[in-house]
Amino acid sequence: MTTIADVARHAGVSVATVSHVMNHTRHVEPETAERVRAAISALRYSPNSVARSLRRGETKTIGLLLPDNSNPFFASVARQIEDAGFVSGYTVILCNSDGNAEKEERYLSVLMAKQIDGLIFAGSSDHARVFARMLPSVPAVLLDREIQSVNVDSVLVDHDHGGYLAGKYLVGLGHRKIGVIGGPRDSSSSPARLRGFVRALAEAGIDLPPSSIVDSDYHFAGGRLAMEQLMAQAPDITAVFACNDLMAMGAITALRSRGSRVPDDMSMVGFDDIPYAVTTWPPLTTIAQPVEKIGTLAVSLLLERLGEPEAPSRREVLAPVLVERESCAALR
Amino acid sequence: MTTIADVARHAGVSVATVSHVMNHTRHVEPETAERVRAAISALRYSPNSVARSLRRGETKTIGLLLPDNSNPFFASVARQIEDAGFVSGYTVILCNSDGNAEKEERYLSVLMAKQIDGLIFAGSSDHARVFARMLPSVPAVLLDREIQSVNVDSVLVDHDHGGYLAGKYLVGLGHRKIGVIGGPRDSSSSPARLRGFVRALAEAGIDLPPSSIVDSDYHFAGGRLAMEQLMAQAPDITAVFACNDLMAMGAITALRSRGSRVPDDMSMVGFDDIPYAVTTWPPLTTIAQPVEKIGTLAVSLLLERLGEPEAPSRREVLAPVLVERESCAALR
DNA sequence: GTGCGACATCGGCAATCGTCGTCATGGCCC
DNA sequence: GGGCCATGACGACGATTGCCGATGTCGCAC
Repeated sequence: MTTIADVARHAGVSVATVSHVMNHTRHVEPETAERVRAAISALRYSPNSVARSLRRGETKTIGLLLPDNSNPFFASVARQIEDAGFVSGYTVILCNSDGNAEKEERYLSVLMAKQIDGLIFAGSSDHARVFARMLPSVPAVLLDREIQSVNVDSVLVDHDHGGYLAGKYLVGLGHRKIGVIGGPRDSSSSPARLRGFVRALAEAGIDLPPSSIVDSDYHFAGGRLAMEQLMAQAPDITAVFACNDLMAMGAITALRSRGSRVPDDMSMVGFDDIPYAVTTWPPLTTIAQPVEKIGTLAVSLLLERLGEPEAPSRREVLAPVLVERESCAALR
Repeated sequence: MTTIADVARHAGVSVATVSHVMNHTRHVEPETAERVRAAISALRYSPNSVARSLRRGETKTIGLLLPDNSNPFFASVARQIEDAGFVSGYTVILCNSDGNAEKEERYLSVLMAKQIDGLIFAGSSDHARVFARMLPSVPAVLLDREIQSVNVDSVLVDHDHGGYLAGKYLVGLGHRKIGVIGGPRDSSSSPARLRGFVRALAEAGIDLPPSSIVDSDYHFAGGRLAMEQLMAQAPDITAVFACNDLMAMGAITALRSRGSRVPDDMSMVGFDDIPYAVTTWPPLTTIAQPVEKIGTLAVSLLLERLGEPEAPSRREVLAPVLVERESCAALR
């Protein structure tokens, strides 16, 4: 590996000068600078970021800790973050915790050891505890989570409002008997979505009996099973709100194999608007999370905090929006 | 930040001793070691990896450069790699190139500067040129690409064989008039898939006229368009081989909106076996790429090369396999 | 039993990795 | 001689590691 000293020797100057022409950090005689640049390209020199980081006390690296990058929602978020980070000169370390608190701690330890400049964290339900232990020695942005703490900003999605939109929409279509497929109770998102949904129904004077709600796990197969259970428990429903798209897709599959047609016999609303919501049949009407916004906003919050570490912590809440496609019909 | 010197002072020993107890790199009196460990935990000390990397000349970091981590195929591969790397103590830097050669070069530069220990690279069609410029100063593993070079191993998928499996299967079902939706001509995978497919048909004495082949772009919308074109050009086909799942899903949508039923009126075979192949209707019969294998194999090849940098370069080729679901039917 | 050298054990000093910022220096002009 | 300019020398940054010194142990010879 060629070092700055090699370049200096080759150009007949001191290492300080080489450093300064690279970083434009003090005036260097144009002619000398040119000689240095020539040496740099002749030797194909590229500064060693590790040494630079040690010296400068910053690594231009951000840690991204999320449950699973192969989940399409997080995949999109990760993509946005990576893109936004790169244009600002940051590089992303990817970590998958599976929502497991212990793994999260392990990852946090290595990220801290690697001296990341900032962290973007979509943690488990236990994230507060995990985080507290590591006492926020890094600037961090939480995705869809909150913690009362300094140095920690949040990007939140208004799940309650999303659920409300879904409820309002189905009610507007004339549905009165509506089922719900819920996500995990211990997630922060699912109960909020449900709450908003119930509120919209309540405003229209519609009750949601316990038998019309089946909890599941945010997965495709879980959605299929839940739908079957729902058909057994509440055979008269005409519409279903699934708390995410994957379960909605599973539910549609269950309906289809029962000979029930979507949207003719049953309307279906999902949540998330994953890319595959358009590739299923019928294309899924769903509540879209503002994925691109989440990623880019997280990065810009983080960068702003890096610039001003002592600023009061911020929480940005993003509004989901209804995307009308073809999985819902008016009650005839 | 607390440093090794703080720990040493706190434990009343030298920094060398602290280092040695941490790394078990020479014998230390148990009692002393205990004191050191106590100091470490009292001060919540964690060694600075940047300094360690500078000294040791290794960063325990691997670069992962791929076109797009939100593509479900790469998402899975990335997940596998991250997992496998982490258990061996490696951390993954994620880079998305969009298959753009210029971006690839930029990423490679920063990865090299960051002194990654190894690289896993799913590059553009131009990857050879890109790579040559960076002259392989890092051990690397190529995914689904090949380069004649030292220090570069490859994990390959036998696309030809996959196409062959698809052809054999459709022929076995009695189909004779078959259409193909191809991927980008300049990809390495699509032509190979097509080649194998044609060979299988040829073995059965079946010809594939140019009008039965429509090239597309590996995307959902592209598949839908291609299917429409195919129906116009070759109205008598009874089966379609789409060179990836996304296009197959698009094609099915196009068929459905024409009132054509899958698999009753048209059989459909995809390629990749993305997770959403099971969530569409009908569940897609497809040629599965061994995704988990790809990721873990890439990591283990890389780690082996790190252990033995001068070993001759290896190429591992993985066989895809037919996954029979419900999108194909025997010709009646 | 005593004295001495060989050897093992344990710990500290200081060099080193590559870069950057501070201080110092030499030359030049007024 | 004072001031300015361009550049050089050098010491961090934090951890690792080769080398050396101090201490202790043991065996052997007298």
